[in-house]
Amino acid sequence: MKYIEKLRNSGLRPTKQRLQICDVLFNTDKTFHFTINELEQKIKKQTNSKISLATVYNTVHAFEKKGYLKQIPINSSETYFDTNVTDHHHFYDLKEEKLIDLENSDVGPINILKKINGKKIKSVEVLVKLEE
Amino acid sequence: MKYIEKLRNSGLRPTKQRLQICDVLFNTDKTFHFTINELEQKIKKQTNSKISLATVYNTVHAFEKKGYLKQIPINSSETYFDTNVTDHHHFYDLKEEKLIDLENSDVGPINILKKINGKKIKSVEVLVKLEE
DNA sequence: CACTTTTTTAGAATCATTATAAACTAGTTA
DNA sequence: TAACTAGTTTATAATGATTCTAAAAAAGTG
Repeated sequence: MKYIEKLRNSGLRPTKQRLQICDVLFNTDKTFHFTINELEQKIKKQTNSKISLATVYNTVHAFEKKGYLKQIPINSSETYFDTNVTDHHHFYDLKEEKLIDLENSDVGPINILKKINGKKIKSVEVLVKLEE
Repeated sequence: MKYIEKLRNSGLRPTKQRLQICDVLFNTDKTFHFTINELEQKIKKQTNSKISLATVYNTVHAFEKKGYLKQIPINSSETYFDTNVTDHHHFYDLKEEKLIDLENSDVGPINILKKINGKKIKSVEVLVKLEE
């Protein structure tokens, strides 16, 4: 399976559960947004096997730490993740409560003029809220 | 007291609790960021009286709805609010877990080129994460 | 004052997330 | 293969922010 090496190279053992989760998350053309609960449902449907909720949490956090997933900064009762880890931004449709990708090229250059002593910029994320 | 009219005009009865919370939130030169728990502590210290946690939640949400407070989109276990309701952005210091204001003029114009059918842009918020 | 509506309150309930600790698995070495 | 170690999974319990509830208190009105 093609994710075995990827996991090993990250210092993560390629367990059955992790490989299944890789398959659901990354074995697709399109990137997507998800919450932990949505992911759990998707796993159940696609693999016909149940992975413990704790494992889903552990794995998603491990993948995030390794840079294979990104958390989306948004205030919601559940945390949203993104399989698109390139630099990009988001629309948030307040009515539908849905996220839509916003490519860097759709926003134009953002130039942060203020500097904070001794700190480096790690990321710049734009959230555009949409209403009717 | 100077907040009585403000509250009445918003359709909120000027109760003792709301006036005290107004005093803590708005009777100051500087705007600031807070979580509900931080606000509760601040109220206790500044007013020497205890307001029920439920009331603090209710009031903060009521004020947010009226536009007197803004929620800051950030993934944290607690929700952050801002008494600065002008258009502006934030640094988030990942190590210190602290928010720092970033004025519009420090970011430059942001031009969202992509349009979503039938939706209007309500707000554009930039979160700049800082590391060492 | 009498009445209605809104607000406050303590405590319970909810729900996402994290912790626990026992069972299991992968990788390694003999 | 067996034995060993470190890492992983799991069900379940614990945590903690937030919301709900329903009764008491306060505000507004005539």
